[in-house]
Amino acid sequence: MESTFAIIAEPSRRAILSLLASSERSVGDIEERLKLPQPSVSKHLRVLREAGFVESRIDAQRRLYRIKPEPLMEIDAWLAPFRRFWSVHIDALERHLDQMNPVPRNKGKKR
Amino acid sequence: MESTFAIIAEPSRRAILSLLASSERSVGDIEERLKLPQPSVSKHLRVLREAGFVESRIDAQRRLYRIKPEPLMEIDAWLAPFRRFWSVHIDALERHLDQMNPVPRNKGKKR
DNA sequence: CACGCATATACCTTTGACGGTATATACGCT
DNA sequence: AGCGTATATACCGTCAAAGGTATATGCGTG
Repeated sequence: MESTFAIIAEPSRRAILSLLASSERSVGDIEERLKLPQPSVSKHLRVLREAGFVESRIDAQRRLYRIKPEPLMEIDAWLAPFRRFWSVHIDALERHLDQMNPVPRNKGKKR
Repeated sequence: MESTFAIIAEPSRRAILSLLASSERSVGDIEERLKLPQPSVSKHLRVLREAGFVESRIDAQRRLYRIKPEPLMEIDAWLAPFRRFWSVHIDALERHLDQMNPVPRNKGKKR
């Protein structure tokens, strides 16, 4: 499980993260809300913990999990260069500039 | 290849997107810059195109690929609920509030 | 129309993530 | 100590994504 991005490719893991976005939760709590088998929840939480997305604190038999934001911030940062596409304004400008200054045709002189 | 998130789990695909962030590029261009085998580039581009991350335009024998922002916007939107963790300020406040109003201990009455 | 370049696709193999089931560990309470 | 609850881990089978190689398609040019 290499990258940060691979971690959130899993739908159940995203669901868990979204749940934890609102508040700290126990494993059983997550299990119940997401209707997932308990071992599945534990395994996903392990992956999330090892990747730094969550941390747990012990409360008697229960473990309460909460968000650790760093990896999500990393994803947010990766998105930065693309944000200029968000606005239709800038998007339109972009297309226009591309037409003004097209990629030079490679006439097969290389390779 | 279900979700948007699974698409960008692949490092080469992220690299391709990052390349395209700066400008439209041909397959050969991408191949050269990323030192990837050509079929690999074509395959990744296919996945990206089918998922709506890029679109291509024909220029003689070449295909020029460019970013289509929608799926990336979707990811950006998914991140929204987590942004409140970004600032240390709000983060510290959050931890404080959690301590003030802890998750009620489930005393085993259910399940 | 034949050749070369640019790109796409087909096919095969490998690998590792995921789900399921069973079991282990840890803790609290009586 | 013994039982029930809460969570973690081990083990196993499956399946699909990714890489590699070979080949097909499309286009422009001499």
